[in-house]
Amino acid sequence: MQREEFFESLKRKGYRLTGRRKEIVDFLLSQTDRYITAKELIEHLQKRHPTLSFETVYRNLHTLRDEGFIEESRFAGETRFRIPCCPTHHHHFVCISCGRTYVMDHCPMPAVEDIPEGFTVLQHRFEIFGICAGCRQGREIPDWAESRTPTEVTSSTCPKH
Amino acid sequence: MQREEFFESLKRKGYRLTGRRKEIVDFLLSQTDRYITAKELIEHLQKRHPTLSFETVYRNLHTLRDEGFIEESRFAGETRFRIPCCPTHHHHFVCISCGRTYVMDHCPMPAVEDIPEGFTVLQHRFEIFGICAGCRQGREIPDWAESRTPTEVTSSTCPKH
DNA sequence: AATTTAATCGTAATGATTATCATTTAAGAC
DNA sequence: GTCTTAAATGATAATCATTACGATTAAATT
Ligand SMILES: [Mn+2]
Ligand SMILES: [Mn+2]
Ligand SMILES: [Zn+2]
Ligand SMILES: [Zn+2]
Repeated sequence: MQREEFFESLKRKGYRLTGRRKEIVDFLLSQTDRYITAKELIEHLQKRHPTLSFETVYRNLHTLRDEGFIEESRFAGETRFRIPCCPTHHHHFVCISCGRTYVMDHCPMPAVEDIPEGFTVLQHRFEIFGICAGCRQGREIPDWAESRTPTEVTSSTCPKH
Repeated sequence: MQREEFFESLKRKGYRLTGRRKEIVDFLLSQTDRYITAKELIEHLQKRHPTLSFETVYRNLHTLRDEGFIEESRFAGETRFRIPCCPTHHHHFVCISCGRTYVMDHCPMPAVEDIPEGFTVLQHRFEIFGICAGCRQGREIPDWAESRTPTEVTSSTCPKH
């Protein structure tokens, strides 16, 4: 979604186009290929506008999220946000070092068959975490990634419940 | 994994079998069909042992997680833990109301083909969130679930990046 | 039983997020 | 362009989950 239609859409929903809001959206729009933290956003904008408050950033992020403009993901111990690179439903490869995302050509939902009796599906989450080519050189894999990597086992003997 | 082999395994890794540790593991083993929060765990155990500290619970949860005994997931604004219902790699349907999980007979990884050049895969996350049959009667769907449900779109026009 | 040191407790600190409320300002009416 | 009003903001404090610290307790080993 481009800048102008983004603002139009916000206005149609009754939100005001404030200076802060536009700055926040502009920065998000300049970073649609990666997840950023609220802290990153604040630190970036405070360079130009030292009085920008945390509260304003959080309020705007949540407004945008609740209106469906923002995706949220949590990894490496922090909640991260981004405006989707495109409105189409899709999933990502996520670099846990830089937060950069790569669009994936696969959604697992059509292949899922064993939905439990009476279970109402609301949403799903599919992300593949790793280290991107750029981050391979130089940076180390963070500790948390090693320890939380699930052990991959192939045989299946679980009594469903 | 049963209680005794669990304790054996901890001992082999050099951990002591303290009273607190056993109580924590026992409660987790009694709840392998759902995710619980640290708070739930503490509140349950403090009924019998009022001096149990947060620090002990968090330390134990992280020890268990780092040794690969515990799964972690975050939804509805809280981090949750559980001992896997079975050692086999698998994914879940998760009820966002009660935290109860249902084993899924599908892992999307084999179908993923477009891993970006140079990207090292470390882990993946696939969860289907919803409301279980039991929770359908009586409870409401939490606000956050409505607002964060991604819009499902079927056509694909995203310029990969 | 004595020794060793991991584990625990109580408490304080941290870090992210949320709440309050006085003040500012965008948007629409005149 | 000025006026009106309610949304948005900023400064500050509060809350919540999680982590850190140092003194004490208690598993495990001898
Ligand atoms: Mn999907
Ligand atoms: Mn899998
Ligand atoms: Zn990267
Ligand atoms: Zn449920």
